Amino acid sequence: MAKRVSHRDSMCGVARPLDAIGDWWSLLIVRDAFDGLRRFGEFQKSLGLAKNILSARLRNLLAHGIMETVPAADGSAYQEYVLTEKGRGLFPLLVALRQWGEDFFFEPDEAHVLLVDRKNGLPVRRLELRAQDGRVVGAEDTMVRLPSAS
Amino acid sequence: MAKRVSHRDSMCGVARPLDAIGDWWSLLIVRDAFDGLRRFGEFQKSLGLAKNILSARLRNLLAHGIMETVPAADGSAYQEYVLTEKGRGLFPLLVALRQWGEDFFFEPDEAHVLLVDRKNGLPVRRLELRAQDGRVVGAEDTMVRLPSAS
DNA sequence: CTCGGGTGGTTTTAATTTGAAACCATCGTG
DNA sequence: CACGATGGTTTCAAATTAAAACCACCCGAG
Repeated sequence: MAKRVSHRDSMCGVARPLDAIGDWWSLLIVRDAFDGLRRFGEFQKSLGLAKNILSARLRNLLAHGIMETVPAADGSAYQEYVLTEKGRGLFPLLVALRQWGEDFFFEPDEAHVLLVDRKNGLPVRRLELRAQDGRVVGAEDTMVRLPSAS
Repeated sequence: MAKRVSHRDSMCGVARPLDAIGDWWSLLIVRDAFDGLRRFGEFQKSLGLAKNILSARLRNLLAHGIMETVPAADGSAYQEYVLTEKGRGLFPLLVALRQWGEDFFFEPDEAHVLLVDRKNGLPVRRLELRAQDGRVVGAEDTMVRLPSAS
């Protein structure tokens, strides 16, 4: 972890999160956690990764406060891994990733899982970024501004 | 690349994109591309990564159709790297990553760059996921549904 | 033309990370 | 208490990443 950022000490708002979840597996673990998985063995079976890797990834997610361990759920003395609020904050990112995947990584006729409204089973809308005035804005309509100079 | 997905051949809608951009650097390159960077040297200077790594990442982004090379911009015989439509489709994901980073990786008083509306300089709103009926929905309000069985 | 610096890489080699498998401690049930 | 399941850690080989050296090409000055 903690790949060095060589040319500047303070990482930007995009790079900093990537230090916490910038590897293949972490996001998949988080996604599985959203799907209700909680136990070490469940994650391992679902993702099919080596136990030492899962162990390291969970440790990292814990260290970053994205997941936490809770004592039990079914009374047994084992612990379970659940998302913190910070972890649950990754939901939009996962949706964005999923929608991008659906757009560009599946053939038009290829079946894939859908993210649907629990209430009525209808697919959710597309993620949209809006300006203060409510306009939907794309990359061309935005820019990054440095922190207001002191 | 192409880390093997051991337990199931067909990767899900989240895992498949991660194969293309699931490493630290690729997303940062894409972000820089959104910021207008185009040349090999620009990316290298901005990100401060080894040239062989940048070379490999750009090759990977090209192979996945996320970026493409265009002959020139200022007449010189060099080539430049620009986002394809697929690459531009990553904008919501980058915004989601940035907003999550702002929420949880910065002290409340810590200065950071803002994503603002080009038109009036105001910060953009928060990304929102809406259901068909327009309700803003969170993770608890949604579920994944398997492709409608044949 | 040719010298020299800037650009855009590739090659080489070492260090780090990943992954598979074996090992081990604890839990929980019969 | 025995025994399988759970939840890891350790060990070691393989793959990836990174730093640095090297190299080819473009391009302007002389």
